[in-house]
Amino acid sequence: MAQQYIPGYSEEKLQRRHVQGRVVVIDDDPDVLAALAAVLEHSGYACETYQSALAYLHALSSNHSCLPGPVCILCDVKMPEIDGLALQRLIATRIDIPLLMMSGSSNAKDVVEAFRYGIVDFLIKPFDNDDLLAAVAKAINISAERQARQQANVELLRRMATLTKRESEVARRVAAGQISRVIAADLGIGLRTVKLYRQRMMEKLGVETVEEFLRIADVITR
Amino acid sequence: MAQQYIPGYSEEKLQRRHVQGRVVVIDDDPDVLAALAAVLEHSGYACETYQSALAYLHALSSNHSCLPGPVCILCDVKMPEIDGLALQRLIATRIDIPLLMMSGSSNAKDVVEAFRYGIVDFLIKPFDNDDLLAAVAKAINISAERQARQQANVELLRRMATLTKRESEVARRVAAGQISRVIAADLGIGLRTVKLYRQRMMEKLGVETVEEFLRIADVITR
DNA sequence: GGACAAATTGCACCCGGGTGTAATTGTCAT
DNA sequence: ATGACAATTACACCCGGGTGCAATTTGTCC
Repeated sequence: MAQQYIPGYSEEKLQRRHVQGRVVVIDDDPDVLAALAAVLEHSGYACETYQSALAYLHALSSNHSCLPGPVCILCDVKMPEIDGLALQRLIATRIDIPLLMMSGSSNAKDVVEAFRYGIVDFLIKPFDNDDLLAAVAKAINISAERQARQQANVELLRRMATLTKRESEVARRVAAGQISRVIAADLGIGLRTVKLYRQRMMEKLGVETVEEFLRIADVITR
Repeated sequence: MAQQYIPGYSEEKLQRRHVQGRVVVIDDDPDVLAALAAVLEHSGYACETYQSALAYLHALSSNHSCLPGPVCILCDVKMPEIDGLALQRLIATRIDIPLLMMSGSSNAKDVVEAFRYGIVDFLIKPFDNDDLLAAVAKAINISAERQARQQANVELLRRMATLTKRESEVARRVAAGQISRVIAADLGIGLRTVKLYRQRMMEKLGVETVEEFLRIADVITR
């Protein structure tokens, strides 16, 4: 159950928030949740709060529509049913969300294990707002970069799906380094035809030069 | 004062060690040093041991000849004069060596600070050999990658230094995207001459295609 | 000055990508 | 059958990089 803090905000502002970033906060203490959410919302982040990892997982599975925009998770290490590290493993199997962990009573071993797993940062309670915001900003940045990369990949695949059989055949061979003349001979078609397919293929893929194409073409190689 | 453990080894074996990697171990307990060095040497790493960060720094400044090959530092957090984190800052100003830290009595705050600074891993004493070797292997890997990248850069600069004025002038313009005809006009020289310089420049830089050149040419752009 | 080497250049050509045009072929609906 | 339309093709160019060759200029040393 997500609780939106500072409600009454206009739609556009919420929209802007989702552009800046969304923070999923998980802590078993409602007061902590409220305080964190207040700070984060005040800094322009969209914020969802959950009292347990289970609650978050449940929300995930019910809410099939994943919201867009960069996102990170800020969760306490010590939690009743599922602790922070277990949550890591659970969500890591589905999505790749930058993780921030916090704790007031963790020993060194917990921290090391968390960092080894790849968390972005670890906040030791009590921490001040600057530390919190710096950590969140870093995590959101990482998320944005990842999503941008992934986005570019999806876009490329989408474009490649629009290629005709001939076009993608030629694309594959161009990516393999064959020159038009060879491709034409191999495919038993005219040179001009190959050039035509090349041209259309490049246009559909949104690349200008052969090198630009080669740079993104490792996706096709399979 | 570096102490080579397991002496009596042949020169070739030492050589091989330096290829596999060198580990600088710093701990105030001589027994710990000896034990760690034994394990590391046994696994094929070259190993230097120091009882304090100061001793290592001293060895660094006296020993101007930095040994080749990948290297990492494994040091205790708690040490008399200079602690681990302070050492990080000191050496980071000169060289970029992957750092492993270890401690038996660190609190979570120390660990977090260390990871934020960018250490590769943190070993909590007592740790078993597998953990140690895994951490060292990772750090050495990172060092090797860094050195390879840096090596490539140095090599490139070295090659660029061999270019004549004309060649580097042409190189800069090619990198800026000018075509030969324009370069010739700009420089008030013949087209054929530009092509000649291009040719020689590419040869000296060890690149075959224009794109290959462009990929490494951002160094020249300044 | 003269000789010799090096730098510079013009010319002519190859190669491969990219493009426009028009002709040919094949398919489909009328 | 025939007209329409898309796919394919040949031919003929342009463009820019790369190369070989030989001539020319420049510089330098005796």
